[in-house]
Amino acid sequence: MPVTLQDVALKAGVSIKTVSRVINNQGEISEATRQHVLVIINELSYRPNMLARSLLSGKSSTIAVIIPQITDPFFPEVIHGVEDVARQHGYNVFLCNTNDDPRQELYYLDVLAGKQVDGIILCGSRLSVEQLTEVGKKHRIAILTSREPRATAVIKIAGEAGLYEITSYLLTLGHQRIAHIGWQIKDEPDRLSGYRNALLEHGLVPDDRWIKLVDHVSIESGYAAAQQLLEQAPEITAITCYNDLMAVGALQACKALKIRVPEDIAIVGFDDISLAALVTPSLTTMHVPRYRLGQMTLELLLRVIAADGALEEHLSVEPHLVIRDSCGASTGIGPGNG
Amino acid sequence: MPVTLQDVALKAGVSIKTVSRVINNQGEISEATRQHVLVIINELSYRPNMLARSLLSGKSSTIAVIIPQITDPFFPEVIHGVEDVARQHGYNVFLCNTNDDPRQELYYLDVLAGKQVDGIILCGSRLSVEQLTEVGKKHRIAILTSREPRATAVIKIAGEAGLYEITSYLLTLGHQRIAHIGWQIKDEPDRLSGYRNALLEHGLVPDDRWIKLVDHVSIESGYAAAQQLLEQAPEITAITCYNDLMAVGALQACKALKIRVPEDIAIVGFDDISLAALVTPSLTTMHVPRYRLGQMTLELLLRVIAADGALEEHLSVEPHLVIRDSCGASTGIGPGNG
DNA sequence: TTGTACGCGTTATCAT
DNA sequence: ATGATAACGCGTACAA
Repeated sequence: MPVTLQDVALKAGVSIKTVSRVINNQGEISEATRQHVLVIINELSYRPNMLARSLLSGKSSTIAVIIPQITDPFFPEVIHGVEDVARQHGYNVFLCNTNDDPRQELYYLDVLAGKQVDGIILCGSRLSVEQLTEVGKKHRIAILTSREPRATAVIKIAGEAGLYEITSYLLTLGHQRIAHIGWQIKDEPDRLSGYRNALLEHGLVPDDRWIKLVDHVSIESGYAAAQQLLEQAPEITAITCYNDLMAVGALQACKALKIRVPEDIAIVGFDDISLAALVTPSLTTMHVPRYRLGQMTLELLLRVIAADGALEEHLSVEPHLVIRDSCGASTGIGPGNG
Repeated sequence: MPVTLQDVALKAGVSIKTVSRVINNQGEISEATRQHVLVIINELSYRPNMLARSLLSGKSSTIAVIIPQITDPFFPEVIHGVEDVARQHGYNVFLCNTNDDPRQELYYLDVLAGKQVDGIILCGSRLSVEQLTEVGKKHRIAILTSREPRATAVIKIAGEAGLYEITSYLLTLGHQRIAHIGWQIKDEPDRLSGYRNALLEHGLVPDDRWIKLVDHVSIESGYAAAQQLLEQAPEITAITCYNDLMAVGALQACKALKIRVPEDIAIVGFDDISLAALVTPSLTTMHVPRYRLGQMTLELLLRVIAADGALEEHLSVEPHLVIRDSCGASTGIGPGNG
């Protein structure tokens, strides 16, 4: 069914190698035969079989992106950046969605090795730091994460600095009883630390009753956590969240409990997904350049590939504060002056 | 660098074929050598080279999904469905994002043929119906669309019926001067027709001044279109939109113009993306089962592959009405009784 | 039960 | 300037 070099050579009355030369326009060929072969190629609409080419060259011009959940709006934009740069460099990208399951991560890592991908981008991995470090040794890989695996190529989102900044911002507005809805995951005390440190530096002692950790990041889990928080600790005047999805959940919990935002309580998110600007009140949050992050991660992966996997590089990306309505600051409303 | 059958055979002191047999546990082998070979395989952590296997078999266990924009929240859920079913069947999926550019669609179609994918899913194509029909002949493909290409495997979202239903709903609520913000694309009068037909059946003549077509589907374009509409035809009491993104844009335009929704005007969307439930007021819209759609499309593609490309099948998926707050009906507010 | 030879479609080496 | 041949890693057909 598919047209091969053989077919073209036969029809053109030349050898396979001659056709091959035309395809890769290498070596000296008479212009006459070149043109002739080109005609036949078009007639038969021949396409080189990349599988055969890859088998020989050892390079598949294929990379893979492993993500936990494509429906989490954080990832499509990262993928967008990855894909754009990949196309520019002639790579195709396998999309691997793990549904938040670390076993599926390992499964895909295995499968992809067999598929001879040239490299792998691992985003938001649910593996432990030890596993990540191990994986980094076995595969050509670039990791986008908030953790700290060693001896690999990593781009880290500065979650600690981010939560430090946004918590400090709330303190500046006059808030004192600030809660945190975090993500219960091993080896990632990152954002929670930022929250804690900001409080400590202002002479406040973080109260464990004001911290709720959930094991799954979603609007629903944010809703549930906020609900419990608001019932068990009604004295709080602000909630910091692991990310925007949870913050939106918290926003809805407040709506359900008839608690006004920002008048009664301030809520902040993290990531600045487009949803953050669209909810009411719009969400004050830390902006993370996701498209750019995708580009950067692929560029890093290309360096890993070029270095034959022997590349150790740690980059950090700093988010920045985006002030909207959910803290009331932009309209002068807040516990200090409302 | 990578371990091959050869390497395993050598170290195990057997022939290549014996190792091959163990891998595919086919043929009769003595349990002793089987176990021995298995040990070596694990020691060397050998993985079969799928490229070589595919080259021989002519099947790559790889399919591709081509979409216009991964950041459009419609597509990630479709992909989610595709990916889940693909994994169950041992397929890997290439993600191809065309950035709304039909030329990139054709480019990818070309590249993927060379990559020897077993099949292609084409979502939201920007190609003309003629091109689509042509593409359907050349590739093993399943198309998810609102158009009507012929002689291929197609799943169609019933846009006409959808807009007919939602427009009828507005008419039931007492609206008479209903506008439409549509998508300017060749061969797709689909949703616009549904809107028109609903009006006609109720004895109303669609007014061209109440119809705005945009050439790019986004929140921004919906915003701009609604703005113009509200300035040029302030008499309208409701706006139907091509999809939720445009409806959200319209919602924001109203907010900016201090026009209350639903008190002053009703707005409806299409798709029921999760954003629809999160904006204020929440959006009345037509629900489209996107995850299921993804599953269905891959299942269809598997049939196309099984039929060696010679499959002509047309499926239609009907959306259903989801009533929320943007028409005021759920709270009894509307032009008829407000 | 196990091994040998060939072919998948391509590129590289070495002739001619 | 062009062509025969080997090799990439694997599975199939046939032999031993």
